Amino acid sequence: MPPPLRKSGLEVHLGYWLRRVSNHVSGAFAQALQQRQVSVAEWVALRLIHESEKLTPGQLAAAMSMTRGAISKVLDKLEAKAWIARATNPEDSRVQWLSLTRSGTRQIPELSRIADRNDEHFFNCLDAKEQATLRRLLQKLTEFHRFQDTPVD
Amino acid sequence: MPPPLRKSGLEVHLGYWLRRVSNHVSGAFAQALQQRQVSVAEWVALRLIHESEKLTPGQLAAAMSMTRGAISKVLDKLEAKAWIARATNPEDSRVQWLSLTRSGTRQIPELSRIADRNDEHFFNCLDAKEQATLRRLLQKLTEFHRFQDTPVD
DNA sequence: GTATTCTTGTTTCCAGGGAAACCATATGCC
DNA sequence: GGCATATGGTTTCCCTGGAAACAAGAATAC
Repeated sequence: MPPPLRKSGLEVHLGYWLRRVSNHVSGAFAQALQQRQVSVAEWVALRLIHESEKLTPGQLAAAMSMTRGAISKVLDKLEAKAWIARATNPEDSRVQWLSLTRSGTRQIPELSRIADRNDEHFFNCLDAKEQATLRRLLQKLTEFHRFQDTPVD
Repeated sequence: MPPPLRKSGLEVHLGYWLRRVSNHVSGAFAQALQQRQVSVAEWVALRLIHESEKLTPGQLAAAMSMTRGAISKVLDKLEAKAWIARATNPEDSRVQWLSLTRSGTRQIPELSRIADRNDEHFFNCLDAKEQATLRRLLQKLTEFHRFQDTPVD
């Protein structure tokens, strides 16, 4: 019996492929956003604040899988651009409610288009069925491992 | 005609799912490696040096999709641990050939096991067919977009 | 009511990686 | 040969994000 063929080291791991593809896609996205002086984290935060009422920094941190410390800085950036506002909850002065300003809301469509274009650019080489499969598998992994325990709402 | 239903913002993008899953998988891997005081980048570099003869820092940078500057620091770390050696090419004293020391070679099996365990932990919730599909799709994306122009050898 | 503990957001410090300047060496051009 | 240019690796600066200490405000114990 021949010895088992050992596939070239790293490539056996799905995590390796995942990291490579993800880094490229997100890297290109970051670069595309940079032309509007926006980071990926800022975009995601903006989007999530846009989608849910009375979101707090802590919830946002959980939803984005980032630490509260990191979120704090992202929010500083967005506030400096006057795209979001922080309102302290009158019933518990520790917590803040985040909301978009009008100016912040106005950014969404253009940034969305950038995100759409990036996604198309990378995933159009897969046909519709393949895209659906990829989405399903990634969602399955997300659910199984509870990657975001805290739903955004 | 009703307006087209707009799916909830971020989740329409495959890049978003990809980033989320990848960050978790790689994050957990990083944490597992940390128990051996090794970073993901160091592990990948070690593996690639192990697999190919006469690898240079520049080629390694291309293979890892990192800048030469970043690779330089990774190599410093590995050299400090005496896991790799840098030998200057006699025919062109600018370029270096990288190689593992015996000590470096000895690390491979245990680190491989950590990588194997991490991959199993995250992807065993997919059956064999699903894993194969995910791999195929990620490879297809990698090839199509030429994520690594420079083969490691 | 006061003291302890828990929570929420912020701040500080540190590690990792990109951009660009930099240095040394090869290569090309005249 | 001698100078300009290109190439490989390093260094410096900066920015992002995690860890942990921190401050301020609730909540709980007594």
